[in-house]
Amino acid sequence: MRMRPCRAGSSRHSVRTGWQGCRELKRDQERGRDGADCMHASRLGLSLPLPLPVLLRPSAEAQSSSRCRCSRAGRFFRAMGAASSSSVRQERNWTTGRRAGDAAGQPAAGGGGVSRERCTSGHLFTGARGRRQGRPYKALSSLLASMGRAPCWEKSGLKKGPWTPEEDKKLVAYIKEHGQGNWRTLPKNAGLARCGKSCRLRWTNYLRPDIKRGRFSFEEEEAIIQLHILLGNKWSAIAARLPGRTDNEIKNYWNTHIRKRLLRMGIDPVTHTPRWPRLGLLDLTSLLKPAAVAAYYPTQVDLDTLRALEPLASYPDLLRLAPLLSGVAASSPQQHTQLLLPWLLQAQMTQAAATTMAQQVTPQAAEADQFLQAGTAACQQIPHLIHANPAAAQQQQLAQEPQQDHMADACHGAVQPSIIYDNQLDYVPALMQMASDESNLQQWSCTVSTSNNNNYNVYSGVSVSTPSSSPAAAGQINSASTTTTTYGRLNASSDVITADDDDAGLLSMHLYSDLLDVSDYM
DNA sequence: AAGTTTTGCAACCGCGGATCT
DNA sequence: AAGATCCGCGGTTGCAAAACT
Repeated sequence: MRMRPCRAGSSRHSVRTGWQGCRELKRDQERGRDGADCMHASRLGLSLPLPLPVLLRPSAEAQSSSRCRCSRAGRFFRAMGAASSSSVRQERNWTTGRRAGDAAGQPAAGGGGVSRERCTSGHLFTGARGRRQGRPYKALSSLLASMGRAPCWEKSGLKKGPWTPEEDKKLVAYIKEHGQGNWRTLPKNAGLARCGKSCRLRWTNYLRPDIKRGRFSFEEEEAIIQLHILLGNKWSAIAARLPGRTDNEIKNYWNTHIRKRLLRMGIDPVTHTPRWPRLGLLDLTSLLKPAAVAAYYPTQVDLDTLRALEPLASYPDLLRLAPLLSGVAASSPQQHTQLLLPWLLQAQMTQAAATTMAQQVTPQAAEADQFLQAGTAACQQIPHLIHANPAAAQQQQLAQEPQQDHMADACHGAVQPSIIYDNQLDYVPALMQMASDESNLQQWSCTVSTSNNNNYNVYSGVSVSTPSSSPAAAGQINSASTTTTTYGRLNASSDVITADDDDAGLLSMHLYSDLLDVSDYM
């Protein structure tokens, strides 16, 4: 079914007008681009049941995009809030390259934007290779025409859009016989009514015989994340290290799967560092109005996790160990436990928020007070959750180590949640002991491994090690033997975590400075 | 059942380095 | 030396299936 623009008067659309967070969208509305922006509105998540400004802060990268900020922000937002249900359901027929249900004989949907094939001498207009972004298409076209040379996209007979099987056959047959050669002359020689660029893209991204089709394996996914840490958005460089995968495929997979997952885990996919403050705001909302945002925390397991961790909210020492706990959480095999730290921080933030709200006269005051009391009561029960003997905890951890050799299996949910919860809590006293030992300046590491031989885990990017411990010991704690490239230092005597990476060291500061600063979102 | 929204991705855009003329 | 062209890259977006209401 083709997506239709939503009507301006629809109930969902009316939600959009109530949202104040996207000035770009509002501006475009005023310009009369309403119909075209309905899709943008949906991508902004404006039909979501919680049009709260605090939920809708466009990402920095979205703001930086001059072409379609709304679109990017919308996709970003969706990634923050909603699970990719269809990504699981949507299977692809990799033999034909079509998605299930595609019209018979037609290639998968594609298209791209408005027909604006680049004029190869485009830098004539703004000097050598100047940016022409945003230049009106018509002006460019007429200018080119007046210069006596039409851009290739205006040449008669040149086709754009999805490739047909016949075109594919022609292209493959030609390249098999003659090789790639000059892409500019290839389509003419091959009898294709396409520009060379289009042929090159089709061949490179789809028709090349060495392209591997099918879902990305767990190992590939891990490799992509590792390589992204090292290389950033250098998709071609990443693709060069993943045989059979194209840069375009990796890029798409990153944007549609991995990126979303990292965001849900509270990890910035650009910097690979925690993004706690924003997550905290989201979670705070979920606590105050749990029914309304149930969609964001879809499983009962997650809610149970939250309940289990609420009592930790009044233990600031635990929060100071956040980077360490993060590593511990990341070592657990199931995704929801990778959210341990956000939950923990959320509990802390929620309590702080409740305190703040209780001091104000707001509609939520009673609600906040109620939660505060509940949290306080729960905190009184915390001692039984924490082992008194760190050694015992470590022994238990060692006993459980074999489980942690199965990262791939675990990723598919093979481990019982109860085990995971126990693990997380068992780590706490050992970590506190480490922090309280004034004789040590413990090192913790943000882990980036480039070796495929390592059983690494990058989601939290943190592992734990002590000066006396072997790498294997660190692996026991974190379930992953790791190599270390970035170091921070935990200074227990001063009760402050300092880190070479500011993200870790400033964590607690961010927690409180950003927690209730809603103005930034308006 | 029909309309709307979400989602994945193939294909497009346009920049800029490399090479050619 | 300078302009034209080729090519590869990262970013963007329209299409259509699937999901949702």
